[in-house]
Amino acid sequence: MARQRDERKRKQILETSKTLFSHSGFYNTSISQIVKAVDMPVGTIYTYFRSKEDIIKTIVEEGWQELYSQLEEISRSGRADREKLKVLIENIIPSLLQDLDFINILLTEAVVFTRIEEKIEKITDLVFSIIKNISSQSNLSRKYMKTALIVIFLGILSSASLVKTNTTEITIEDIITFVKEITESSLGIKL
Amino acid sequence: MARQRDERKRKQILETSKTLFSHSGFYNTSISQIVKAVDMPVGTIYTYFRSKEDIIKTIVEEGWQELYSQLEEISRSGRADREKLKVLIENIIPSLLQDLDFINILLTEAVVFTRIEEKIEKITDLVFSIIKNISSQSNLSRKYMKTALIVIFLGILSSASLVKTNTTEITIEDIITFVKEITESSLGIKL
Amino acid sequence: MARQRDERKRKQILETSKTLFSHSGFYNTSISQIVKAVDMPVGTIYTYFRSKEDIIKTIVEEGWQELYSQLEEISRSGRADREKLKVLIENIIPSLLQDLDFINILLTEAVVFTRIEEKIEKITDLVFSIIKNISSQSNLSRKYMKTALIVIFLGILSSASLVKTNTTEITIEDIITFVKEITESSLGIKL
Amino acid sequence: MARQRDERKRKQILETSKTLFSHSGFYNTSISQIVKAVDMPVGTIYTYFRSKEDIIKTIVEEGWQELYSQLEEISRSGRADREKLKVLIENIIPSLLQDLDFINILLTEAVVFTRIEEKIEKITDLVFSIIKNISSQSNLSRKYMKTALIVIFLGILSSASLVKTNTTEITIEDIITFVKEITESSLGIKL
DNA sequence: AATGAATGAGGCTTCATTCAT
DNA sequence: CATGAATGAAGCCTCATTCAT
Repeated sequence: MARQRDERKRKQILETSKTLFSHSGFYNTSISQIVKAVDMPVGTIYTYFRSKEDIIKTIVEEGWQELYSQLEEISRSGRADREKLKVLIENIIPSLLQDLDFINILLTEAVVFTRIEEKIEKITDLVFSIIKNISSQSNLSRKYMKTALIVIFLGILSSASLVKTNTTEITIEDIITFVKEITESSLGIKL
Repeated sequence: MARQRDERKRKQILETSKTLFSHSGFYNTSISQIVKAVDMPVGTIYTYFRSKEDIIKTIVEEGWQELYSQLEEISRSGRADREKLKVLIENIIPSLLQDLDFINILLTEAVVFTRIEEKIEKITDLVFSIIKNISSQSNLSRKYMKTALIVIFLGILSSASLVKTNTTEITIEDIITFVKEITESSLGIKL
Repeated sequence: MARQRDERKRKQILETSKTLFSHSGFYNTSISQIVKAVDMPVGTIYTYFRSKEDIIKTIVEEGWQELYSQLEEISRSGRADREKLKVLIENIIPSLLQDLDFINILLTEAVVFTRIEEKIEKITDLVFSIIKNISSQSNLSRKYMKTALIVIFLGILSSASLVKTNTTEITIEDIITFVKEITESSLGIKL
Repeated sequence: MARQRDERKRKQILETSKTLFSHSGFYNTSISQIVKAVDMPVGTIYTYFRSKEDIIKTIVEEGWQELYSQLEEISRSGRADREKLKVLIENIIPSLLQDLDFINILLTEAVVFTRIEEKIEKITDLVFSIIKNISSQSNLSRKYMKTALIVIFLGILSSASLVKTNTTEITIEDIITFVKEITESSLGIKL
């Protein structure tokens, strides 16, 4: 019936499910496992969410919303583009890369349930609007820049997701450093 | 003599499953769907594969093997590093990006079934060994280059997978162009 | 409150399965047959038992428990040993031989699923502790008596199981008479 | 098609299956396991036996035949009854108890496939015909003696089968000793 | 309202036996 | 004849969701 009674419980279900989905995958995580983990009766879950699918969709949607609203806020702020870019790279992205469970779900499970292409498109457009006037080198075509943005954005997410496994020698910090440097060298600026 | 193992059947199961897995996801594709698609009796599937999981593992493993052996061949060839890089970007990567179903499975479903981190690590090391002596700018640290390789490699794959949906304005060609240019500008060379 | 666990259903599944297992054997009795016989949906079976194997294990375990607790009660009672023996032969064994389905399962199917050796050992020890001080003839060695107990106990069960088929001319009563007489003559007493 | 080509192979299939059936049970032993154990192609098995069931039936039938023919031979021999009994207890039974796999199958798996009741009946009758005139105590009724025979015969088999697990302190020798003594004391003779 | 037993379609896999080669 | 790939009915069990209590 999806009434939002206790917001604390709702968040707990969401957080716990996120961890479980990220670790074992959506289909390998049963409602009964979630129920056990949050220590609530099955019925209660269905008081907050219409279905299991609704849970993962909500995780993705709310996680995405949070990221997007941060971006929008910066974008709409009166700051200089270069300043916006700095915040994006030094604050927003690092904060995003903190939530590896979310990224993991976004990249793997969410594909089936949400139209991430649209989300990526939307976010890329926003960043593009910040970037496009900064470049000192006007020889970069729009197409090239958009491609660069998408490849690098998705690359960052995937790499971060990979880092989680601790198999690679690189770290989240390395990734952020890379983003900063590639941005600076591509745009010919210094942040 | 009894009937011989039919390699054609095996390949057909693999190809058909790849498509289905890529489109609907591993868990949303039932054995009975595969069976219907390949028009074989259920039992036959199980004479070629031990389990449903074995099918997806084989898809990933063999697909990866193909990619990796191409890379190794180039790597081992006596050509100049710059020449190798050219082949990588102009032949191997484009050919890899042709098989979007494979990439899609690799990025989403395979995570649960195979240790892709190791694969990425291995492939990145191989490319790194080609790249490391090319750069005219020795100021690029090893860490930076490895990070760059991982981010961009994964970025390419994810973007290509996204392109499949036809929602974005960019194309596979744009991605390849981007790779070429970023490589050239990063290493300060012209391929 | 949701529905309460229905002990009646549990017992019904157990009883019905016992009959079916005894008649056709464990592997020749399918879950769907049980389901049909108890007229419940499949799922219900699995809310009461973890698996088909769990059902037969429970049948054996609970049946055994019942027998064993009767024995223990007598054993612990303050009565004279000869009195205990009388109860054993005139009440407990006849009551045990009443449940031929249970005996049949115990002797045939249960071997694979439970450690009956341990059960037999345990029960024999208990009976031995009652018997050992009764005998007027101390020339019976401990080893001999234990062997006698095991052979005769298992013999009774197997014979009873055989009687079920109505092929033999002997009956359950004959078996009980035999037990009584052999006991009396072996121990040199009159019950 | 069950042609008996190579008797050696046939025996090998029978022996191997007997071991496997005894250890894991009939239904937990697949034809493919037998095939692996005897290192023959599946088809070959079906050259010697019509079906899996045919294998177990043959094991029981031939094993039983062997036992029965020994008994018949003794029975038909011109020896004195007491002499016959001696051979039965000192030779035939010990030899029977040697083949625990056979006994195990007889008691558990065979129940479903063969009419062991008839076999037990038949064998008991034969032994009874030897015994009936020996007894110095004519107070033993026919019913009593038949019951005793059945209970003790089945008890011996079951106990022997139990001994296989090495959990009990008694041994095959103890069982044989017991049989001898109980026979002697029941019939009031000395073998 | 809160609970968790009940539901049953549908999933994956096995395996004795056949029969094309 | 010898072989072992092919077959497909049937087995066991899961699990998201509902709804009686």
